[in-house]
Amino acid sequence: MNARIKSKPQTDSSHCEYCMLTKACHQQPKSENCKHACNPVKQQSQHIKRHESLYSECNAFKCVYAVRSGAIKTFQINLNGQEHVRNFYLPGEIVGLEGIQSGYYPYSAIAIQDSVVCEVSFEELLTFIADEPALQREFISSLGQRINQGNYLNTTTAEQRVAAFIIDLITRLNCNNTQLAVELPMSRSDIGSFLGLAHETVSRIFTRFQQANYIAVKSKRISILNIEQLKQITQIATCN
Amino acid sequence: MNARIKSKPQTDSSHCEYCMLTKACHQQPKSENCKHACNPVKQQSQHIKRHESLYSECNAFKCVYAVRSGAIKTFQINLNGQEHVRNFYLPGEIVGLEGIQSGYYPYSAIAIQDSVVCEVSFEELLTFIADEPALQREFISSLGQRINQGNYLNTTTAEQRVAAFIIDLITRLNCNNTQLAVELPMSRSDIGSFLGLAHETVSRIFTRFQQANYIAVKSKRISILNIEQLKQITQIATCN
DNA sequence: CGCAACATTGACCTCTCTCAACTCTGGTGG
DNA sequence: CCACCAGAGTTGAGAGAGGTCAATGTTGCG
Repeated sequence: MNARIKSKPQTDSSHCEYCMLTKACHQQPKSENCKHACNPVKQQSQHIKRHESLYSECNAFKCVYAVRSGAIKTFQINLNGQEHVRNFYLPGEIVGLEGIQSGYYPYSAIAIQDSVVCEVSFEELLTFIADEPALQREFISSLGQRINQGNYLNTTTAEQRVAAFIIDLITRLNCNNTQLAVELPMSRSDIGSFLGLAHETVSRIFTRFQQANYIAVKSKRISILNIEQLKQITQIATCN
Repeated sequence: MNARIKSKPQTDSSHCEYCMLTKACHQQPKSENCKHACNPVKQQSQHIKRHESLYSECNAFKCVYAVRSGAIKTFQINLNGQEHVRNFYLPGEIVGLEGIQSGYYPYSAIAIQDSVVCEVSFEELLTFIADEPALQREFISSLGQRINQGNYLNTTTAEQRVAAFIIDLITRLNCNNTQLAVELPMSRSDIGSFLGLAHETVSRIFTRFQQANYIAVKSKRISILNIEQLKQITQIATCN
């Protein structure tokens, strides 16, 4: 049940603008330095149907995947056979970086919506950026961002985690857009598993936030009505 | 109450072996590429007393700090004025990388034991490794490691989190050593704050694990007696 | 020696999980 | 087009895990 990726030409470049690899993608390769005549980052993008796998836990780490549209989740199967969601990846983000250090993917990755991704060989990416300090810096900066991701998971209460999750997700899905409404790509169960909560708790807190007029929810559609109040609940102070 | 770092010569190079910057530290600078005649990584190490600060939340990000001995914690003060511990840094690890992306430190860092650290200008580090693909790769790999750190924080039960924390800490404090006993550098309150638990809960679970003969605890001294059982509790499956 | 910080333990209460019933939604086939 | 079904989501009731508060013990430092 492993990666079964269909390659189709894809011209939609929405979200490429916010992709961490966008500069590398548009860089002309220097033939002297790069083994390949072509830019290894600028790949034909691939269409993945919902529930299809990108890679599986314990597979050798070879590629990272830039999400162009749709959404990917990573997860582990724990000793009880239950799925434990580790992260979500949205358009403009890169899946697979968790494998850099160990040389294998510690989690499995599957599409939770029909998605389009660009597969990039990690070795070729490193070689390609080695002689380009600007690209190096860009890549290191994007790794730096990942270090801080999900830093709200060690909060005490379920409300704190759900509030922080909503803000995080809306921010990431809107890429600098100020609009405060999105279509959630994942189920309540996925959210619960990611946050360490029962899916019923997620549902109840959504209802509670809605009754308090902090958010509006209709199935997967969610909009923030009172972001200040949500931030208050997360308790997280930000630098001016 | 900011960084007040005393510079004293320091010759103890214990743990340098496991430092992520060790190769960069011992690299001869190429005068043509490096503005500075000297290696910016190979700094005089600095002594920091317990409770002294390395940097504060919202300060401009300029340096990272390699911990040579002792221990550092990072934390935020939340909207209620309570301290929220974000991470611990042990000998061989690097503090400050959380600031890469935003350009400021999102958390404050203080020593929780008398410590010795090497302060490294991040700009100079990047310049220094730019022409050394091997060092680049080393640094990127160490960032990759950080991405996976603390991935046990989104577990449901307190026992899972505490068990995973104990295993994580003993692994990191022993650097490849097989010995299963260490001196905890942080208080029960710090552990609780880091794991999203009350310090009483941490204490109770330590007692419970001790009664079950999984660990032995005497104040800060902790040893693992039954690591298989602890791993079982964490529920985390590892790739053979 | 005495104080302050840290740690442990108990009692009680609240939050969240579990289990179960029910509703809603979208997809499939007749 | 509608009926049916499976998966997703909501809601309620009861139980258990973990938080809070308080008392007491322990450790280390001036």
